[in-house]
Amino acid sequence: MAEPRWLDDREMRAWNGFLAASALVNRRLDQQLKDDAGLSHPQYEILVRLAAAPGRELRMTELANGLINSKSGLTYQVTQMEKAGLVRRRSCPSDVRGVFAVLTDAGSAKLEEAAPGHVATVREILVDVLTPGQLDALADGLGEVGRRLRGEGA
Amino acid sequence: MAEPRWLDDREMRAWNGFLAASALVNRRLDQQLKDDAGLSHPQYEILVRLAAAPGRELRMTELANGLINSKSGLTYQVTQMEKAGLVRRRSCPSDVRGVFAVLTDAGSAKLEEAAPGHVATVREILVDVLTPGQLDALADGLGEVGRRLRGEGA
DNA sequence: GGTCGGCGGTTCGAATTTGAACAACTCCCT
DNA sequence: AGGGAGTTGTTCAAATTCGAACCGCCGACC
Repeated sequence: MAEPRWLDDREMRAWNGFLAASALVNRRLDQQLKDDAGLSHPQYEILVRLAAAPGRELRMTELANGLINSKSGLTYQVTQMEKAGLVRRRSCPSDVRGVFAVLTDAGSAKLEEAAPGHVATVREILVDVLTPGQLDALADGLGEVGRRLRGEGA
Repeated sequence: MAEPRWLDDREMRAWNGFLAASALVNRRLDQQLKDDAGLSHPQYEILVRLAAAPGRELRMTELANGLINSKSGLTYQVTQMEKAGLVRRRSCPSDVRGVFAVLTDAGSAKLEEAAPGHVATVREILVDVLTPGQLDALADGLGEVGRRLRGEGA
């Protein structure tokens, strides 16, 4: 692989823009959530997923696959959140190994408390900055990117 | 802030797509660089910036502002890279406080070694997945997002 | 000239992340 | 039944991250 096709100008701008926005948006989001509700971004994501799940509970593996982080990272976060009373662990009846993470009422309340500020921030830093066309391009293009990265492992 | 404007379907797809792609792309990139060249993504970024800088050196602050991470994070990474011989510190003649990070020949060689594989991965997971129109939308839209997040502090 | 505010980098401690190793268990196949 | 491969979630050590506190120094202002 001596000389690959380097990125041309358009590709470079897109790549750099993506990289920078990715880092900056994530940092800002973390900051806002922590200040506003005392949640880390991963924790917020967990709350959202659980709230949307049937029975407000999900298997650990499903949560981990959702996106978040590695399995061990999830174990850590759920432990933290359990200490804070936001979730509860429940072992799976049909599979002794399995563990459900269950959203508690306190967790649900915390989410409702944090959501408005979070959404406002998301609008402010990203959604309201983009044109409808750009939103569609993000959804389609990055959706496909995500799908591929999920699909094939390595 | 009782009821903000929630995200509609289009906005939600764009936001989720961005979030997922952001996490997945970064993870994949880190992995590839580490396996391929023994570099972390932050370290690669530092090499790139230094290589592009006049005299192949930059002030610590300029590097930190570039994007990467917090000031302390940069100190850490530069220390690691100095141990590995990829960069060198040089104190600024006109300002005793100032420190330049200078790219060494070994650092330059390491970058040339890592770049082809990196670019290939960037193409594979993102650039070649998108249409030209989507590339422009990323560049324009996310470019503006980044600019705003840099411009105004909080 | 003296001094006060701010900048540039590092150091510190705490929190978080990751991959690898591990233990327990399910499922399938013979 | 019995064995083996693949899953599930946790534990572990190591690496990395961040923000806050800190030190020394530049520069402007009185």
